[in-house]
Amino acid sequence: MENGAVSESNMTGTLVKTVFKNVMDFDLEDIFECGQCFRWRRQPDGSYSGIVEGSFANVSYIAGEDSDGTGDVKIWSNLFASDRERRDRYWRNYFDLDRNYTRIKRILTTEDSVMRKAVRTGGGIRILNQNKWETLISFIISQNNNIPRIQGCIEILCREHGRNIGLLHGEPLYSFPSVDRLSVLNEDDLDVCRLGYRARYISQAARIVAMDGGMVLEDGESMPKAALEEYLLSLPGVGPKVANCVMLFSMKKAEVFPIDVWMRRVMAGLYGMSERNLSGMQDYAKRNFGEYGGIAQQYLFNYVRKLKRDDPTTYARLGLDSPSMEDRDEKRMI
DNA sequence: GGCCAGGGGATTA
DNA sequence: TAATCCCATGGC
Repeated sequence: MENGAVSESNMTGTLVKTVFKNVMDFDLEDIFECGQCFRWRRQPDGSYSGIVEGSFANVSYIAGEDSDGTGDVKIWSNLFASDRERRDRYWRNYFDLDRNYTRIKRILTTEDSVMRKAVRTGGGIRILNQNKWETLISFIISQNNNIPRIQGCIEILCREHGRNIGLLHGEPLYSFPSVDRLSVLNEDDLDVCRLGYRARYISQAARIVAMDGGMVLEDGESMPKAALEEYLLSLPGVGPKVANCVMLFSMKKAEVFPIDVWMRRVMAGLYGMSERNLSGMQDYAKRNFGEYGGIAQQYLFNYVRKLKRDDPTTYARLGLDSPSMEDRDEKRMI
């Protein structure tokens, strides 16, 4: 983002620049459009803008001139604007900059030709460490839903119940609504968000989270995975898939392997598994992807979604079209 | 106009 | 345990 554009058109407070130099395995499109987050938007200059922890932020990546695969991450934001150390620490963690993705990709792609293609497609993915509450509600909304509509629902939710945090190019910006705010709403207060049957889940989950002031949720990172999972699954609207996404995208549980309809297709079409055998898929992921199950999952998820969009012929030829090969075989026999 | 979307919950068998 | 149905909503 240009300096002038920032100072000219924002009422979001003083934006401060944070730079991380010589960052590898980092691609903004891979990171922000692989389905792990819903409030970042691509800008005309190729940067991405979003709202994080109630603050506006804009991120750009400038590849190094010697084309050695490194580049500089540049962040304009007013988050922790007066505390450089805290700001650096926050963004370094948010973008998972202390993890060696080169090494992880090498491990995952050895002896896995599917993963090699996936990493070739989205090798710049980084697992974001996002706000836990926002991630929980966002992925409750995500169930049996599609990504554009999820984004739309979340934006309405923020507009209706978030805090107005300023203007950008004349458009108002809103924070993600707090636990306290959502916990006092009736379900019909959420009607305008077009959440469907998920409105009840959100309203109920918010009340439960609010009972302890969000303490358990906020402590999720330091909790053992089993206890954390048990807590998340106790929340209405949270099943295994949503719980895994929350643990992966906001609580640093990199080993979890969320399985949705896309991953079922991948595991059935590309790894030869039965589409209905979810526990078998979990076993496969544990054995073959180990502590990096969640990162592997994001490479694969991103790969098949882009393949369907950009090369539907190959997508169909690989047997990824639903219904699965297995279902087609059954229909043939009828 | 039926199918699909980053599923979960309740009921059934 | 595993299968099945239903749950709102909107794009196609």
